[in-house]
Amino acid sequence: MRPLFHPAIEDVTVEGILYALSDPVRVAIYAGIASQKCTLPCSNFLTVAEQAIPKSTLSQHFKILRENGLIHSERHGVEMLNRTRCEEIERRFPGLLRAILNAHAIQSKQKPGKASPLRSARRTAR
Amino acid sequence: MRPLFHPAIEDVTVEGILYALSDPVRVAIYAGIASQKCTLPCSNFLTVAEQAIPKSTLSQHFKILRENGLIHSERHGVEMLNRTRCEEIERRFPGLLRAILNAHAIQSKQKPGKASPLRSARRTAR
DNA sequence: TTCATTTGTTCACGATTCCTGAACTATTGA
DNA sequence: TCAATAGTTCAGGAATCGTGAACAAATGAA
Repeated sequence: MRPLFHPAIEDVTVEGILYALSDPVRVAIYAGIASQKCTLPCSNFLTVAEQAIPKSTLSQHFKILRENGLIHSERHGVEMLNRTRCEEIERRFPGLLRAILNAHAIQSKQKPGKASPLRSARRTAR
Repeated sequence: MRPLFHPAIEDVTVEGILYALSDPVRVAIYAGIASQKCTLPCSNFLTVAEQAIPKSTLSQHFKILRENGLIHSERHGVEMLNRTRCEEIERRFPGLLRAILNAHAIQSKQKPGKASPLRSARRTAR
């Protein structure tokens, strides 16, 4: 198992942050971690919005969040503990994460709680 | 040529906005339009960051910006005039676009002006 | 120690999406 | 009517995504 890669904060890009958070599963994961004061293991997100996520898929999502600088992951015993890098990102891009999470909160408040079908934004609606 | 689709503002999603702006070419286009008071034709962006963009590719980029609610396009004679929908989006997701454009300004200020190679965030660096 | 369990990663491959040259549409002006 | 201009649409190869299967690492029990 190769060591986990965490980019230096000055190598974190806006495109990377937006890309990582443009997926409904990943933004749910990120929001979940951000809302906690403590760290969370990956296994905490085996179901997201009432939908099961295969663990290999989950692992890839965490990798994308990690390699785009949004979270820090550290092995602790048998599990991986994840925390956000929000303070660093806030210093680099003030207000960015807050605006994104706030927009998400607005959107999920508007939608009927029935949980959106986790459709990727890449697939055009219509 | 089928009529252009513009989503209603209440159908615009955060995921869609983040996805559309997670591409370096698209965010450059959007920032270009947003920085002008007037509308701009697509052909204004046949080169972005000193790099030529094929016009079919450019057309797809505009389509993604349009169908995710970021811009409004209207035919005017032989060309397509584009303007941002920033006021509507600001009402729906306050502060979001400002934070993103601000973060981009910070990033491009930090980087040597040599122009980043327009690498998509999807491709892992390293 | 050895073995089973748990948690997550890596690999491989089919499905999806992206990029772009070629062909096409629509408008304008000569 | 014809040429030129500005974009769109289509098709196919390239790249990326999603996921089952196999693997790796740590723990605890026997």
